[in-house]
Amino acid sequence: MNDTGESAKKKVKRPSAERTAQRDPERTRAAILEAATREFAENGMGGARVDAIAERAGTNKRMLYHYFGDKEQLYLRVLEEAYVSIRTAERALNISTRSPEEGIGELALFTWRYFLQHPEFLSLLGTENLHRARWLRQSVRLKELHSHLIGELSQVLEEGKKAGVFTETADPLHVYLTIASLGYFYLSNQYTLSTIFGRDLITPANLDAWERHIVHVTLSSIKR
Amino acid sequence: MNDTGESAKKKVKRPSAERTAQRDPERTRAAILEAATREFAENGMGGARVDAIAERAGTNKRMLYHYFGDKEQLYLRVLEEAYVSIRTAERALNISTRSPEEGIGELALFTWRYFLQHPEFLSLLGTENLHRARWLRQSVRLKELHSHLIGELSQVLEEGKKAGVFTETADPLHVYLTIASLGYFYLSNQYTLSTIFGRDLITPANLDAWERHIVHVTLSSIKR
DNA sequence: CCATCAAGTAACTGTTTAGTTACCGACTCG
DNA sequence: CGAGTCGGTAACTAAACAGTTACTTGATGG
Repeated sequence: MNDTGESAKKKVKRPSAERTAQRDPERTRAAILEAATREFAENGMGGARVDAIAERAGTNKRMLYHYFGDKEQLYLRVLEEAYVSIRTAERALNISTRSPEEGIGELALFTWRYFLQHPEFLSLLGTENLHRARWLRQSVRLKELHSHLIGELSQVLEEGKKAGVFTETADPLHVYLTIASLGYFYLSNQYTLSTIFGRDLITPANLDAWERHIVHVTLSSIKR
Repeated sequence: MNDTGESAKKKVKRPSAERTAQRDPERTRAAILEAATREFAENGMGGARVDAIAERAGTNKRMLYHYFGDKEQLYLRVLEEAYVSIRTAERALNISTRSPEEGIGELALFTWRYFLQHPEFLSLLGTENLHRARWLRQSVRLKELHSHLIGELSQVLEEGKKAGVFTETADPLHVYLTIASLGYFYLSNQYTLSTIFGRDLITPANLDAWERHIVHVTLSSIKR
């Protein structure tokens, strides 16, 4: 979409490093992206304010439009970055190197803990779904990222079926959706749930219990 | 649109029949509430437009402010109404009158189908959670509504434990959250999921498969 | 040493928005 | 019958908003 840094690398970084501390395109760009992630996560696409993003990033609107075009393109960039982050971390798990049962358990644990540590990712997903994936659908970078996940998961399930520990009906997409469902709903809906049930779901004890519950449910649904 | 100086409307004012057709406070009120439900569900709290609600309801802003105070109070009213609707329908199930296993299965089926038929409810939950239940927390009508659900569910689980079909560790809140998670995530995130996995999740065949999956997962996690 | 160009600032613009005011017409009841 | 009330309309206002323009600063290369 835009080729950043092309002009910057042309000139040799000859002069003193402290002089460039005043102007730092890379840093400004990164600051805008991070500020935008927080603003969009907290307020949604409709509620996010361009002025607020600029202020949070310690810069101003002119720079934001300079680097990202407009609000919508900035939002898409934020969303793409969020997906790339989780899929990259997930890939590093290498679930197919363990025993099938351990592999699935590891994936469930990883997913839960990632969701727990990245509430902004859940928020962005919620916002994007409110708008029926209007912006995500325009993204070109994302399909490949996800076919890998399903492929590896499928491999683990097949292995488990051959070893006789998993049922023949276990489906990779269903298994992933089960894991993601249980983590996503508990966290993203914690506020209304805590309110209506009059119980704080986010205490360490409750979080720990739900973590064990996710692993238990996921495995008991596919074990022979 | 503007029919000033019309002679017809002046002479036709027979008290009983024609009277309520011109002015109908109940109907206007209900129309605003329904229009607001759709507008808030489609655009969130930040994205919803008061003008759009008034237009959808076939009235104008003055009436909206007259009946509901302001945008925030209208939103809270919409949210409360949505909760009352699902809990009322749920209560009519009377899950404790069946066998424990059937009771849980019925609750799972009901929840899934209700979510499927009321996407606006899921949307409103998403919006409210984005704002950390800011408005729902101010509601006074909602606690009792939900203690009943947990109470009845608890009763069914106890019965199942005594009969030896459910494990001793089965917890009513966990069971409900499991059912709700699996339904909520699949539907509310259908747009991003369909996009990233390149598969339409909302075909009749896929919906049917997921319905069976929910019942299967819920029961297999608590059966002895 | 100055022409140039990119990084960055701040004030501005046209539009949209929530909320208000002024008003209308019909019905009610003292 | 006429003052007041109620359901309803439309035009208005002040603020907020996304996006733009005119400008400053400072480094660099000829």
